[in-house]
Amino acid sequence: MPKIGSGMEAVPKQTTIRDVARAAGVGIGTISRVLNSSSQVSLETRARVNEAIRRLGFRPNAQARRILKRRSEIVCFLLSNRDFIHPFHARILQGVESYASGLRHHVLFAVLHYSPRTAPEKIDLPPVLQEHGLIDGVILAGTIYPNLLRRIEAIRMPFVAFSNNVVGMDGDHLYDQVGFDDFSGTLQSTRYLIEQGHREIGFAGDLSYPWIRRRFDGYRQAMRENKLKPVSILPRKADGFVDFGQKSAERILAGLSRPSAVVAGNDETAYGLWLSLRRQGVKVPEEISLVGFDDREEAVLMDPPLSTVRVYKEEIGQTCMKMLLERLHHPQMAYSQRILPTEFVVRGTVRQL
Amino acid sequence: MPKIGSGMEAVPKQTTIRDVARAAGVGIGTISRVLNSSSQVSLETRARVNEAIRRLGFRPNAQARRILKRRSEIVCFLLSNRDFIHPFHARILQGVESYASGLRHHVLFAVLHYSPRTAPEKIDLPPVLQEHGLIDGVILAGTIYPNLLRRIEAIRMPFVAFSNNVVGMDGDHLYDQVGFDDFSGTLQSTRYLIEQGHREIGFAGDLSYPWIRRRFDGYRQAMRENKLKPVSILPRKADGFVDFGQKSAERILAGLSRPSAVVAGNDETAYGLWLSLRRQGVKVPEEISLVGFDDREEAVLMDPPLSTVRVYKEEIGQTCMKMLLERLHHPQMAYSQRILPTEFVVRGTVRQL
DNA sequence: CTGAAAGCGCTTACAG
DNA sequence: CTGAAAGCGCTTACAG
Repeated sequence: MPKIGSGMEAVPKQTTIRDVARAAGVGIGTISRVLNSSSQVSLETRARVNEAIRRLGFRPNAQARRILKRRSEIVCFLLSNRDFIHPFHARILQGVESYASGLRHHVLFAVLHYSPRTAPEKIDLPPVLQEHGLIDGVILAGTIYPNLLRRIEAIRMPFVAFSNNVVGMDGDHLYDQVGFDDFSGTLQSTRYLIEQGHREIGFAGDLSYPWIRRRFDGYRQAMRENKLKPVSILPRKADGFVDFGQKSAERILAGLSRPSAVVAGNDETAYGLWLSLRRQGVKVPEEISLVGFDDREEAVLMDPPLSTVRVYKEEIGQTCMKMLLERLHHPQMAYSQRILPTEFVVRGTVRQL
Repeated sequence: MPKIGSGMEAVPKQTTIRDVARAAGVGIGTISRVLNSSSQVSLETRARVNEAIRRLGFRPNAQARRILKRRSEIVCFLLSNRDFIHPFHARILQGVESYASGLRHHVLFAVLHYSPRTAPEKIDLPPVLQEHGLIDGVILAGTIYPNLLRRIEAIRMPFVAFSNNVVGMDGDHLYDQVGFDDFSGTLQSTRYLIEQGHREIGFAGDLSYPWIRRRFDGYRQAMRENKLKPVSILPRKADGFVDFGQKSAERILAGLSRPSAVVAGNDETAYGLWLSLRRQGVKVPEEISLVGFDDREEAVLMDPPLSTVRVYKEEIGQTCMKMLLERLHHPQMAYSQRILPTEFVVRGTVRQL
């Protein structure tokens, strides 16, 4: 195999539209026209130009183009207040990217850490958002507090928010948002448990998160419509979701009456529950049934595989991107809110009573 | 809370450097100078200009700037042949982003699927790489075959490759690359097992992947230097790494002599082993010890937590970005290869004999 | 220190 | 159908 590129060649001078025009013996406007395959150019001329383009290896400068178009066709995916791109958001990002690249748009990835108590104008936005003309709009993911929303509005940057992790926002405030249905997810999973004969069903989830509260509401709704008593399992202070699950299991085992099934606030909590129960020799689902929420990659790898609520993450990303594009093309359009459905997935952690 | 933005305002006409010049009563060159805080501008003028900038809410157009600079300060993180951004690559991406944003550079995320058998010039590159002037360079991640490398070289796009997943490349071919030390990782973990008194140690990993082969080599080295016999566990055809681990466990349990410890090709394989052993009632680490590789997020959540080899993923990303920037600033520079160290992490899956 | 001018690589009316 | 010109929003010598 030959060594390619010794690193000693001079950087080739960029060939421009003018070089091509000269080579093809036409004006620069004509080159631009065949490039944009717009107005009529005679086949003969077009062929000559294309030939010159190929011979010179010409590729039009995208930046120059954008400045005229007043649009960069770049959007930003902004992940806020996460110390790590969990697979959940990774999937959303993928959805954004796939939809964007299909329409020849590009996706910039950026990260932001901020406090909900910082004044909007004091939030130190990432460079991407400080520059002007670099991006056309932004998709907000991660945890979103009102001050960030305010800030983004203040700099007049078009945006769409992934709404499930919005915290502390009242319903009056309008903006474009895409989310999935927390409520219906636990409504389905709890109803399923009830259909399988369960009556004593507990809920284990950290209610300080609004999305977990919505899931709690779905659970309560299912319980109520079956005249069953909702029970929230409240462990002492936990360190993260997995630990919350573990502490919840301890709580359950210490209690007098033991539920026959538990609805977990998410898959991580379900994992913690499973871990702790197993360690105490309590078998899932033989002795206690368990359902999660989110359908993380690992859910299917648990033993037995976790019955949980599936969220269509790629679709969320795609819908965010789609909505942002609509906003960009119709700035006057009314704000829209989309809630995508969730679906309960039966696997191995629920026993029929 | 007031409703902000009814969506009916006219899109404000962009204020340009000329507006500011007029408002401040100076020439446009002066505006540019204070913007770039370059050459000397009298304090008095500078103040007047800044005042005008603030009053008009002017933000310079980044695109226009870039076209003059002949540099976009945008790089692309290209993930190849992955149907999903695993946390491993997510971490690398984060490293790239953190280093980039510190130097006011931006990171475009793009995805590519291609076959190793496609001719280089036939590879359908993502839009980002087809455009000219959009990005300054690219960081190659995911599985990299020689044809992709060729293609990137052919379009004269500066690049750095994350080298651990490069497949089918001979050593003659030079390019900038950053990787981590597969060999040393298993060398350390296997030596540790030996120190703990283990003698019958098997290796379970899919050797069709070059990086797993390097890990196998590290394992063999440790065995050889202790005059122990390396044993590769070869299960029948498996579907993915977890399944490979499960099938390996079956193989072990079916065998006549059972190793006291197993070095897994990666954490997923270790998880598969653990799952299958547990199901057969074989306790880890009481009856069999286990070590993984990669230190995935889940490793610490296993029960007991997995002893494994830590890879500094963020650092890999940062180093890739750093190297790409060096390449951009010194196109003539000799190619460099960096191998970052790995570290064995003791947790709960190894028993002392 | 600062203004007027030329120029970056394109697109797009305006004439013909 | 096509060329010459003006212009996008900036930067950067060139004079003064």
